[in-house]
Amino acid sequence: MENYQTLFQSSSLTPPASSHLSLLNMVNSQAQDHNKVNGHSSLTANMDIPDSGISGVAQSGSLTGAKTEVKSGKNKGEKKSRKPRHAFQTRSLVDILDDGYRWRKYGQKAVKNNKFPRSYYRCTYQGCNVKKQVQRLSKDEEIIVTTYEGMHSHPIEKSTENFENILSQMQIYSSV
DNA sequence: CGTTTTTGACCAGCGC
DNA sequence: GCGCTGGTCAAAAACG
Repeated sequence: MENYQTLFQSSSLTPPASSHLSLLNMVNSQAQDHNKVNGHSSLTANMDIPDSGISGVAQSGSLTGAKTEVKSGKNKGEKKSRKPRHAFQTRSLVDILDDGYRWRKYGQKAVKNNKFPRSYYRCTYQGCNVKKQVQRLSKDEEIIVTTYEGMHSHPIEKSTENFENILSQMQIYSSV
């Protein structure tokens, strides 16, 4: 496969946004406290599954297997167990948005609204079943919608030194 | 050799 | 009841 964040500085694609990396860290630590993340950078936008921006992508209801505790279907507006999903709209030409964790692709499906297929990733850490799906809008191929589900409860595999490097890159892009 | 990617099929839920 | 969309699993191949 390709390299990781190393690509960021290697490739001269001039990605406008790479702060995504830091966002993930915050999410990992604070999970639901995504409010502060918002004020971090204007390049990335986080929200709780809005069905207005995404074309029926992250709707509500049947995303994961939740077959055991399936809702009766009667209550459409209120659900007993809500899935903590965070959709990040990242503006980048490359879909290699590595947050420092190891992801294993377990599926790929094409969406009707978009001509681009959606990729499903899963954290390879034992016990950490964090799921993530990446989708790019056919309207704007530079827009990458990454939806994260669950939270990481384990340290990052990558070294802090590496992360520092990432931060450096982030600052550079943030400056623009 | 181990791990991950890839592609197809299968299953579940919802709509009609 | 059937069909559709969406999601996940599984087996094989590719890659390091």
